[in-house]
Amino acid sequence: MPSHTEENYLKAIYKLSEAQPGVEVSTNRIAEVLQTRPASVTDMLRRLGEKGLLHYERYRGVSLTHDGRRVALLTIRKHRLWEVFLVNKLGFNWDEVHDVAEEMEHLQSPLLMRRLDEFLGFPQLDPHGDPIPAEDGAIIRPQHRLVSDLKPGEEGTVMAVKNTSVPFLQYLDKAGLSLGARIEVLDKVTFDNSLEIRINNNKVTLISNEISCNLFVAD
Amino acid sequence: MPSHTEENYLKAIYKLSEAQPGVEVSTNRIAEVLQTRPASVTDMLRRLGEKGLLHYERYRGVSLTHDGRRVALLTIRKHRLWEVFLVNKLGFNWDEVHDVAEEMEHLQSPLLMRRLDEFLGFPQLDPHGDPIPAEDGAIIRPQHRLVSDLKPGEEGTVMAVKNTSVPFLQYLDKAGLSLGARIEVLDKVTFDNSLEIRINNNKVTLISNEISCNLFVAD
DNA sequence: CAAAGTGCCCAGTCACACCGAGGAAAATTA
DNA sequence: TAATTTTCCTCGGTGTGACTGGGCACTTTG
Repeated sequence: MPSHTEENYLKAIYKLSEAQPGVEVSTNRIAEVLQTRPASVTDMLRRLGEKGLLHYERYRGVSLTHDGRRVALLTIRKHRLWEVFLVNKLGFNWDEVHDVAEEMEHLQSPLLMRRLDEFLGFPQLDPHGDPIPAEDGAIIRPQHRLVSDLKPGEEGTVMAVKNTSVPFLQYLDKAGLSLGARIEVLDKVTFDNSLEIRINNNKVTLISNEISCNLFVAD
Repeated sequence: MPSHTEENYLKAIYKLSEAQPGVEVSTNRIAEVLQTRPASVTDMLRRLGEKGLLHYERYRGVSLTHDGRRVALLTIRKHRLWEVFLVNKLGFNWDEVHDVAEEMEHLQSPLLMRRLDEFLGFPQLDPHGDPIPAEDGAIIRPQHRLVSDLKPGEEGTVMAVKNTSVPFLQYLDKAGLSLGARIEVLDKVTFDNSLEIRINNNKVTLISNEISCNLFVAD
């Protein structure tokens, strides 16, 4: 049984390695996202290495083993299934679920997750548009593009968000940019990379680069 | 925020003090139900005393403070609400839920519990017939009698179980003695206190004292 | 009042997670 | 390639939470 902290480390390492495939994950980077010191990270990496959950060679960065990857994906699976539950069944808003799911993802009952999955109708995506890994760790990599990569004239449907912070999600709600919204890029300001967009063939707004870098669309 | 272990101690102390009202709860008894050593209990009692969760005076036994009682009741509330969820929504059998709920009862989000309560339709009883405390700690003491206290000729409806162990619950399922079953006591064997009963105006069975001491009925 | 039973206290263990400092290794730059 | 910077490992140590055996203090009971 991995501890809560171990699950958090593995999840963070998995996400970092997905963000930059091929590149080994660095100690400092892990410390940064987990809000801790590099010395603590080294400590944990050694322990996770001894447990066979990751390949750890000093100064060489780190990569997950098959087992470590499995634990990380199962943790993500639990997190996202609980998010779906909170939003679809308990009526939470998508900006309220992260912290609660962060706690629920550490529950350790495979049977519970199987029954929950069934109860929710085997959802494929969580409320932020992220794919839910299967029980065996299979995960579908969605075909998304960042809004910041769109050129004027291009359009797409909002499919997912990269950032799940409360202020960001609340901004999207207020701007009418929830999942499913249709976006058309009208113009790009080269100075700060902000975009002028039309939302749902209707309102025209300006969104900053900060926003467009955290929003995914598909055709 | 109380730790998982603290919640477990408080819950155990609450249940012990309910079982024998008026009597102070003893260190040895707590050690027994929590499967630990008296020395560990003393240790924890001192800490819980310092936190103001119980009245702890050496050699004097222990009783919960208002705060301690509140934590205990909230923990029980969480446990029982999750049990209802598992049975009513996820399709668990009543003999499968205890261990899972034991883990879920330590989740710390009042908002979650409020929304769950609403989602479940504000249930008053858990799947074993035990009352669910309100958010403010109010709890209805059910008017039950033990089947072992019934005299020949008396009858009643099965309302709750005292014991929630897997073998006991499975036995009840097999015997047709689930909640709601109608029982009529036909005869009592004075030698071992076993009872001859008729179930749902139908089958006649013999149940041991061990069983009848763990089964509650009401008229 | 003495014996039996109960429970406290002490000192220590163990696991987990964290951390600062200093120096070793690697990467970068000159 | 040498010097500098950056990364990060190692070491020793901290703190917390929970548990424990053994000896002794207290309480209860006969």
